[in-house]
Amino acid sequence: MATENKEEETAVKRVKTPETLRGMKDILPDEQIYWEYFRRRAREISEAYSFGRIDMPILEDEKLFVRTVGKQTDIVEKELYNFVDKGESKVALRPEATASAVRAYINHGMLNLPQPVKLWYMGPMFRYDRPQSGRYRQFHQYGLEVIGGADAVIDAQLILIAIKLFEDIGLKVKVEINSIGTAVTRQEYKIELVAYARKHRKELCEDCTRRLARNPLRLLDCKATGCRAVMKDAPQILDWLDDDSKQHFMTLIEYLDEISVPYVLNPHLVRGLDYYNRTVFEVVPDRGDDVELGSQSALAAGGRYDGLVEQLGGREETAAVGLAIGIERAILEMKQQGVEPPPLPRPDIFFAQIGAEARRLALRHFEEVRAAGFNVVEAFGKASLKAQLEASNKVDARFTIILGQLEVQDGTIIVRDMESGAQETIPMDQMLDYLKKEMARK
RNA sequence: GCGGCUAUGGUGAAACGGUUAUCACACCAGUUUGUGGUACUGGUAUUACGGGUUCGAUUCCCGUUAGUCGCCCCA
Repeated sequence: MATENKEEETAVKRVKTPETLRGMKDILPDEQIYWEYFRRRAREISEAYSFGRIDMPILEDEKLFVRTVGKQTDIVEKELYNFVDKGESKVALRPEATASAVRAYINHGMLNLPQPVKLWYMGPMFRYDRPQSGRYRQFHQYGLEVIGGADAVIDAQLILIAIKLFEDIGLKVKVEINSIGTAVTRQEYKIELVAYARKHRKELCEDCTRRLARNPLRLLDCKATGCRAVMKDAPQILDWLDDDSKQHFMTLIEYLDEISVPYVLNPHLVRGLDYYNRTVFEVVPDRGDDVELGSQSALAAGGRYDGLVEQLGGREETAAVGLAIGIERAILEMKQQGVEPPPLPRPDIFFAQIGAEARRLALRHFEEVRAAGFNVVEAFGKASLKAQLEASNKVDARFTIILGQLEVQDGTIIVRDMESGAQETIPMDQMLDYLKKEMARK
């Protein structure tokens, strides 16, 4: 019978194990210590600043993103993870969460809550682009949104929170800020910028020639030396701001100075989503001034989106500002900068058993030990004591409880000190007292 | 979407047209059936997938897929 099965197995075509989809990743237990560290710190700081947690659906109506992020943007045009569902609806996996948060704000009448409404979220986002370092098709963002407040003090505090969180997880970062004004002034500026760049067309790189028509603001942060030289004397967006935006930006800077946030003014900083206005900012790693950072270097980004609520059908003139942190990138940078997340606590006790009877009892007594507050582990699936002591040693337990046939008969257990190797037989009913005493002694 | 590099057990590597694909670590089982951190024994791979060249391919060629790096773009 057994040989028959074996033959059958080899004869049948070998099952091919499915792989994860492109750009998708399993986050394994070893990796989770970084994730847990980030999650914990993020949750703590969110609560400390009175943000309320919100979880939005991962799947939304495609329109939500097309209308807010912008039809022309790459995020929508080529990276949207969209499909038609069984009910013939055009849906999309969310590429970011701000649009969903604003939708939720409107849907649930949050305008009736004390303003501004402060929300935080954490979860997977999806962009269908080509994976590379620090970029996946499914990635995770932690984000904050403050909806219903226009004052620059909110922008300042949000930037402060971002910096604090990065500090909390041990990262050295710097913040770059800029203001991109309103849609109207930005349009005027674009025209001016394109006019200027046209005059220097021959000096621009190939990409920038293309950008000229498609996405002229991107000319500003091109890394090609020729373009850089041209852009040095280009008109600056700050000079095109309307008076209110200018005032807002200056106030923001005053606040940042007040709380000693070390920011860098970057007049070339722009954002890739249409809904942004006024304040925009980016958090990048600080690895010393002369280190050239790669293009996937932004750990977090954010800005004001004063028109978005109205655009999605909410009340007029509901100002808002938000930020998002790329968790994979933050973790990547933690490794880069050598940040060690706190290790898992060392187990106090390993519970070993020998024999069927002992195993039954062990299963029950394990619960007693655990309920008493000890960090206790087991390997009930293993039979030999040797294998269990090996396992105990591997997890670095301080004591091993040994329960065998003999002990079951006598109503005792053995407690072995894993460092000295000394062991003592004690009555079962004194187990917890003995363990407490021993643990306290160490 | 475009270009470079890569693809051998769970992990990291070796072999390189030619007999049972080598090693280390990890994992599992065991070394007279109840004692770990050491030693020993054994087990664990149709060399990513598909095609081609060849008497013969893990090794050469092409394609696909995936990873990786850069570009575009973005967190």
